[in-house]
Amino acid sequence: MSTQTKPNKKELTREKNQTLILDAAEQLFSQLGYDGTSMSMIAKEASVPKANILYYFKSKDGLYENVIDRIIAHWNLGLDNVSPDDDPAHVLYNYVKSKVILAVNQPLQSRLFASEILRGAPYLQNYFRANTRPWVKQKVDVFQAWIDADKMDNVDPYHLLFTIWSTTQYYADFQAEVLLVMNKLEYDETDVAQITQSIAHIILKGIGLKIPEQREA
Amino acid sequence: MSTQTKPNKKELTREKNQTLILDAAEQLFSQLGYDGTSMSMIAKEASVPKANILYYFKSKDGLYENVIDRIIAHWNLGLDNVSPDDDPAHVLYNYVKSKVILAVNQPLQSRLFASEILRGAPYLQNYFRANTRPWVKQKVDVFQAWIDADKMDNVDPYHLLFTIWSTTQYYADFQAEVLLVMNKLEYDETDVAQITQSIAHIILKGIGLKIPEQREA
DNA sequence: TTAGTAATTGACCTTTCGGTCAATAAAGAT
DNA sequence: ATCTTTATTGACCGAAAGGTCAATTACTAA
Repeated sequence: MSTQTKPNKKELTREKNQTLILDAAEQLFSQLGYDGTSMSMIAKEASVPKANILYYFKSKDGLYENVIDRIIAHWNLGLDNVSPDDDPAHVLYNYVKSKVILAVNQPLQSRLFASEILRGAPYLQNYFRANTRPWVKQKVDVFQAWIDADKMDNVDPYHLLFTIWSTTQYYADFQAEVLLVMNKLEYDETDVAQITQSIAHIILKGIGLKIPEQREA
Repeated sequence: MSTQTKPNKKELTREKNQTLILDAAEQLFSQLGYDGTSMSMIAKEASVPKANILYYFKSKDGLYENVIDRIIAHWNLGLDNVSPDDDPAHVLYNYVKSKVILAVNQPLQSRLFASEILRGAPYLQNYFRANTRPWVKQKVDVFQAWIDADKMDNVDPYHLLFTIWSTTQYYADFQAEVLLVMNKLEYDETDVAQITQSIAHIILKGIGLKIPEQREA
């Protein structure tokens, strides 16, 4: 919106190239981590001279931050517009389901975040403080309202949220282990339903809720 | 046992130095990852010339493999000697509890494994195939026996195991996120009990079990 | 005492890293 | 047409990476 006044040729090619670079960087950082990825690898993957990357993004750090920022922008944490009046079973079931779908279908971004947090979240600290923490606080308050209204068991809302995050993201971040243990090459169509069903069963029943009727997709 | 016949001075100093190096390497690899750790950093941390490390361990890869092997050797997966005759509630409660204690008190090794699996488990594949997979198979069979005997709900045993692993390890691998979200600097004494309680409540109740009476520690 | 083996380490090698720079090309404004 | 600004890129830089090597030291077995 700031540069909407000039849809020049320059602007267009610049954004095209930046997108090209960011796509390549996202893929490589996700697979190999920050330290495991070099600027020349990104350049080669994006079919762009290395110096051009340094022209658009001032450093490797800058590029990495841009990659993370872009993912965050696309990434809706879900569970929005949830209120104490809602039915916890439906809300949580849908949340689990959407997280499992995300984990199975788009594991790269989840893994990028995971490796970032593993190293102490150097680039995500500020984001967590400014965004995630208040977001979590709000959901936790709703959970607590449900508990107070006897809609569900008295389970610490923070740990309930961590339980949902951990169980669902596990299938993205630790995909290699899951597949090795289950002796599979990749997830198949039935896995999403099977995983969702198992997790939802344990968690919902585990906090005193009933699993909602499932409508055909 | 092969060189037990010669407890020379040489042997002693060799093992002492190897341990020194492995300790330093384990710590650094855990914190910074494989690519983020350099041989000279390890040398400095172990107070040993870099060339000496290359003398004992032929390459960085070799050292890394030795670090992983040593952790695996120390690492008992727990849940051993479990049989269909056991009480699932007690067995699983104790398993969750021991995993939480491990996650909170010794997160470094957990994180080393996590970052290894994140990258596709290049060094752990063989281990998983040879050890973890059969280990899992055995536990899964016991879980299934419990299900068949109506001792617990019919939840896919693999996903039940993944649920236990993910929820407990989360507090080690994603410690940075947990602490940031909860606005803490570190885990305190009450956290282990609180985490154990929350996870055990959800999972045990979630598969139709009762939480065992808790005896004072 | 001495011959032989294992351990130690400073110096050095090649490669690759992130990053700079100057020269050139392309585009927009006048 | 010309001037100014922005993009593009090959060549290059110092630092640090993993690893080698040869010379020296420490130890053991005869």
